[in-house]
Amino acid sequence: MGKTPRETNVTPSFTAEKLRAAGLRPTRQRMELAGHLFAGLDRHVTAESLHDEVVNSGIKVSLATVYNTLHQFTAAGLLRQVVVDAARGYFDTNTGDHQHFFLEDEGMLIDIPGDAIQVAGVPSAPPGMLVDRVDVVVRVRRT
Amino acid sequence: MGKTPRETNVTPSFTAEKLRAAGLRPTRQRMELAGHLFAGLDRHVTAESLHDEVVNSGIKVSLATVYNTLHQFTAAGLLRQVVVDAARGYFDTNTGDHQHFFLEDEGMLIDIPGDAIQVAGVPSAPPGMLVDRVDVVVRVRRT
DNA sequence: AGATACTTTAGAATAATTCTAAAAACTGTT
DNA sequence: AACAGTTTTTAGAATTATTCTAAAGTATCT
Repeated sequence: MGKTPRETNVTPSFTAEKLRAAGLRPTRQRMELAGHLFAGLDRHVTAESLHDEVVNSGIKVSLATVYNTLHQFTAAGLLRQVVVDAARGYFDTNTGDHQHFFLEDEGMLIDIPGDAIQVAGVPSAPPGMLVDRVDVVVRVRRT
Repeated sequence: MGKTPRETNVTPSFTAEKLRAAGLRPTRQRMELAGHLFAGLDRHVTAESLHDEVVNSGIKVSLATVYNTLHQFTAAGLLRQVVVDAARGYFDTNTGDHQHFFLEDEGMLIDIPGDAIQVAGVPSAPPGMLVDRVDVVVRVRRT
């Protein structure tokens, strides 16, 4: 029973280490959530969507814990928050330099690699301010 | 008592015409809100901030009406919605091509002229989708 | 195992926004 | 100016996403 390289970094001990490295105790719920989030390809979740997914997979976790965990993971640099919709908060497992398509009809995000897109001509930040990040959102809709 | 050119387009009749052209009856509250929004330079408001401002200027308008009106103005192309903060919805009187600085500490927006900034390399939209808009948000914070 | 600090959780609390349905205000016509 | 018909406004209830609270549970260290 072979494992693809992708699945390699999803062993419990690896996940536990990842959490410890972030200063978080590897509790059952954090392990489960991390398992869902970091098991394979990069993904975008909302608190609700992740909660549903985890609960449907038979694990008992409260929504409050999902919120807590998403924020803790974000603070630890394991996730990144994406603001595209006034109604919902999205979290992205891809914390590297990249941008997004946002499918407005479905409330879905698709990554755009950071090296594909370039933003030129950004004026210097107002006095006393520094640029934290430049976000590009390409809003698309069904034809 | 001279008027600057800027104030010219703020006469009641002009505003009323603007509303009629948008298919909206020029009611007292819509006139007041439009007066505050389109009186001078471009601006960014939240429902709450505009409501406070109008109420403090002595006019009686409900928050629900401010929400209704902001949405109607947006649907009519008089305003544009800006999504930068998961917590609040912003509306911009500048409906032309431009982008934004977002001062995260103060929840404040500053326009970046559309011809100042260029976005290159946007991949083509996923099949069956078309690009609605490309939003750039330059998030800045106090040094 | 016990002590201690950290976590989880149910449920209450917030906050922004939307909904509802009844009262008020426009508009075009007499 | 009053009328009829439609559109608006509004107070307050309702919704939704998210956060808070305090009590119960769990991880870690000795």
